[in-house]
Amino acid sequence: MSKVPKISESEWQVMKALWDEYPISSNRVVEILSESTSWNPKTIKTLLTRLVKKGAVSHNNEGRSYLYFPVVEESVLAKAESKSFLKRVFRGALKPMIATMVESEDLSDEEIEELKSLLSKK
Amino acid sequence: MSKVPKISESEWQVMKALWDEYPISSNRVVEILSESTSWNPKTIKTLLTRLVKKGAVSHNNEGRSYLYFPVVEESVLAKAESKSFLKRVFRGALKPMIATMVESEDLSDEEIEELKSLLSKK
DNA sequence: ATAATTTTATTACAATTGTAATCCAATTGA
DNA sequence: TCAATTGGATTACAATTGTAATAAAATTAT
Repeated sequence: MSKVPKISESEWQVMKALWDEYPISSNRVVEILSESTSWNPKTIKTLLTRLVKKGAVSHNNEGRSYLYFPVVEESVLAKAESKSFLKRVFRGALKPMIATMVESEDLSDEEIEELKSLLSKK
Repeated sequence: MSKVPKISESEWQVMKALWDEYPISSNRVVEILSESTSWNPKTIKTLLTRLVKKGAVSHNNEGRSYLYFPVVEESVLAKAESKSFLKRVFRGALKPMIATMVESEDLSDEEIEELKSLLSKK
């Protein structure tokens, strides 16, 4: 397995935009992120460039402006992050982690049922 | 609620040592962390100092060398980290997060049962 | 064909982090 | 008592991150 790139907080937000919609122009990314952030367009371009350098994003070279697209899948990155988070914060122990989560994120009855059936299927 | 300090990766390892055993001397922290890291004692001292500055750790001022102790509880920090992790990586959606976790961390039958009963109690 | 505009590329700069080294004051050993 | 040691404080220094500004190249408008 090829190494999963380390993605910073801000970069994650950019990645989400690309996962939701690609190929995508930098302007469109700016448009999307202006809803959730107050970043300068220049900042967003910088983040895109960094993601390209990290190998998380690529673009096709047609002409003047690029169309960007994710190279790593959301699920792959999410899995890697989950692993390191679990280790760092909960010393690798899943149960306390899930306990904390269900504790603080209060859930509806349906959601609880869904989670239980999800576990049953394991 | 007083602001929870942001703790870096390395600092987390130091915090764990303190949560496990405190009040604790810096030398003892060095001793403990030498099992899991190859950090220079100076590095560990730096991390302790930074944690003090961040308000995550304190020490009593008796004489020449200090005894350090955590000021923030592990559960408080874990909760804060969980929240931000969930938002950043899973867009706040608990179900996919748990699905990913139980998927990749394969669990024993007992653990699955425990998790289910944990959910039932909610 | 130039000037203006737009996109990309290069450079910037402070804060945080990883990882120590050096300086200094207190303690201890000779 | 004086030198050596040790623990803490201060300083260091490169990489990463947040957050852009500026320069350069390409496209478009006049």
